[in-house]
Amino acid sequence: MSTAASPPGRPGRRPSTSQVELENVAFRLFERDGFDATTVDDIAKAAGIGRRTFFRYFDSKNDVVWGAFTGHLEYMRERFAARPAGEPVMESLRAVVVDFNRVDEGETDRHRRRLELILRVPALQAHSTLRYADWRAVVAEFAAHRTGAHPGDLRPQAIAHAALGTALAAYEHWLGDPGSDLCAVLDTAFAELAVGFGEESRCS
Amino acid sequence: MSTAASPPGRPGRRPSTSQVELENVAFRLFERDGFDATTVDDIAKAAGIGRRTFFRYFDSKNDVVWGAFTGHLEYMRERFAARPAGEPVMESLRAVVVDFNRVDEGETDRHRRRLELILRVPALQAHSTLRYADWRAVVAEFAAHRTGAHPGDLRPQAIAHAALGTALAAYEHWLGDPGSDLCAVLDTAFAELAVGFGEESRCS
DNA sequence: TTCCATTTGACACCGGGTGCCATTAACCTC
DNA sequence: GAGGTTAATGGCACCCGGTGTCAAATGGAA
Repeated sequence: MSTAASPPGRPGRRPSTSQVELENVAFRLFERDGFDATTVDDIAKAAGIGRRTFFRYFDSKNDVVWGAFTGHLEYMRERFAARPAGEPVMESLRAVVVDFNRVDEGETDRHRRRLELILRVPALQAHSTLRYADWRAVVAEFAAHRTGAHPGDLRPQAIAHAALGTALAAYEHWLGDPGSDLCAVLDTAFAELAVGFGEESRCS
Repeated sequence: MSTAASPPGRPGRRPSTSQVELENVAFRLFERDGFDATTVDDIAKAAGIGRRTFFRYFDSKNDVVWGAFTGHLEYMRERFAARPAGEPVMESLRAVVVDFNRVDEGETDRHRRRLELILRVPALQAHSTLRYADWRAVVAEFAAHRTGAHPGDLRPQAIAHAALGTALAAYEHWLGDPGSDLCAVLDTAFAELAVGFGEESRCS
C-alpha cells in the first residue's frame, strides 16, 4: 500500500509514496482531528515517511487540500479558447465553468470534503486567495479578449470577481444540499448571473 | 517618543508604546527591507519593546499593515443604512464605497503604502482575504436587504464580489497613477460598474 | 562490481505565534 | 510612606510550518 508502483526502467531510487497516497492519509487525519490540529509530523508519521519528505510532495500543508485539483487552469484556458467567437461572454463563461467543475463519479465525495475544507477553514480560505487569483486571471483574460479590453481593466476584473463569487455561492449551496448535483447548481447560478445582474443599472 | 502619553488617573503600569507608534516603526522597516525580510524581532527591537509585547499590540505581523484601517466596517454599515430607500442599489454602493475610502489629507501617503503592501505582498494578499470577506458581507447584507433576498443568496454574493473586484481594480489604478485622486477613481469605477455590467447578458 | 541518478530522512535552523509567570510601574487607600 | 491593587512588560520555553544541507539508501545501467 505504501510502496508506490513507479514506471520501471528509470534509474535511481523509487519514490516511497505518492501525492494521492499522501492525500488519502492526510484527509483521513483532517477528518478525524481537524485541519489545524493535524500537524505535518502527524501526516508524515501516518504515511510512514519523514517530515522532510512530505515537503517534497507538497509545497505546504495547505497544498495538500488542493491536490490534483491544481494545474487544471490550463485546461480551462483551452476550453475558453474553444468557445465560438460569437457566443455571449456570460454564456461562454457558464459553459466553461460548469464543464470545468465536472468530476468523476467516484471522486464526488472527496471533492465535497475538499471544498468543505477550502471554504470553511480560515487558514485555507486565506491560502485559497492565491489560487483564486489565478482562476480569476484566466476568466479576466477571456473576458478582455472578447471585449477588446485589457485583462487589468475594470470590466474584465469585475466580471472575473463576480464569476468567482457566483461559483463560491454555488459551492456553498451544493455543500448545504447533499442531494444536489454540483454542475446543475453551477449552471443555474451562472444563468442567473447572466440574466439578473445589472438589472437596475443599465436596463431600468 | 517611545513613552506614550496615556490618560492618567488609571491604575497600573502605562503602556510603553502605542499601535500607531509601532505601525510607524514597522512601516519604516517594511519600506527599507521589505515586508518578508522584516522580522517581528526587528520591529520590536526598533521600537524598544520585547517581542512578546509586540503580540499584545497586534495579533499578527500581518495585522500591522491594516492598523486603524480596521473597525471601520461598522461605519460603512451605518452609511448604507443612511441611504434613501428608493435609491438604486448600485448608486448607493458607489456613494458609500467612495465615502468610505475618503482619508485625511495627511494620511494619503500612508494609505498608499498600506495598499501597496496589501495588494503586492503575497502573504498579505492571502491574509487580506479574511478582511475582504467581512467587507463583502457588509455589501451583501445591504444588497440583500434592498432586494428582499438573503445575504447568502446568489445575487447579493455576486454583487459583493463584483464590488470588491471593482474596488481592487480602482486601487490598482490609483497606485499606478501617483497624481490621481482615489475617490475620483473609485467614483468613475463604480459608475462604470453600474452602467456597463450585464451589457450583453440581459440587454443585448 | 562499479557508476550514476534519484529519493530519502536526519539535523539544524529560521520565523511566527502562544502560554506562563515573575517583574515593573502606576494608582489608591490607610 | 507602607502596602495593596491593577495593568503592562518581557523573558523563557515551547509548538508548528518551512528550508538548506548532506550523507545514506536504492535501483538501473555499464
